[in-house]
Amino acid sequence: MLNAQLLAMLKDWTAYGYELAQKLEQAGFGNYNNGTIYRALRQMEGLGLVSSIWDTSSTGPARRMYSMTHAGQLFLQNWLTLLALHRTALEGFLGGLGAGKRPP
Amino acid sequence: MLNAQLLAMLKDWTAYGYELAQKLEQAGFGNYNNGTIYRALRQMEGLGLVSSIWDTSSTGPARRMYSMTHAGQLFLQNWLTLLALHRTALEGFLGGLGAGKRPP
DNA sequence: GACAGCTAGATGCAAGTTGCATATAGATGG
DNA sequence: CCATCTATATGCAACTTGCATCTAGCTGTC
Repeated sequence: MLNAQLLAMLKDWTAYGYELAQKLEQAGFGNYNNGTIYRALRQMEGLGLVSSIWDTSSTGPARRMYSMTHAGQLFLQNWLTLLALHRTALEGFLGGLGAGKRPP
Repeated sequence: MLNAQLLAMLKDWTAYGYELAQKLEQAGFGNYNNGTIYRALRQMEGLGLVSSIWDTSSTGPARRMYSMTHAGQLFLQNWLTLLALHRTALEGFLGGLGAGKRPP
């Protein structure tokens, strides 16, 4: 879920870890630890879902700016598909469309 | 996700691990290992989300029959709420409602 | 200019989850 | 008798996450 949330936030613009951590909270996504977010980003970079460069243009400590790759777009698409399937399957069971109800 | 899927299948009837493992595949839920499912069920029992009794009424090895508890119902409700929030937040970003677009 | 505090990223350790392989044991069929 | 199916369980490794802590640059205040 975290990966998908991070990728969603990187869809239309670049961002760095600290920024993403703050946006995650504001956007109503779960409450993640900073360490978790930094490591998730590095892991996704290892998988080729995002790429990063050091940004020293602004004041303060250097920022590792991330942008989504094509593989990242595919990953996000797959996640959305999986999520839809999960929802459909859940609702199928919860709506009683499961398979010939049997009393508990 | 697995916990929610298992609880959804236990909403209207009881079931045992082996049965749930088969239904998970049929229902289009993810492909989980048997060991994973057995341990998830035992863990949820420890949390009070499900309860189990040994069922020796049928032929073959004894079955551990699970049924959902009230706490389990609440957990499932919370999961559905969380899922809806996740979806909304994701779509917000993907639909461009993020926060004042900035080019990459 | 010294020092506290903010920004930004990283990591060690512990806990929890999952996959893979394997073990146990009852029942069934040839 | 033995292979196979059903049903549950567990040891080990890999990965993820939270918590705490560390490093380092920059800013504002006294």
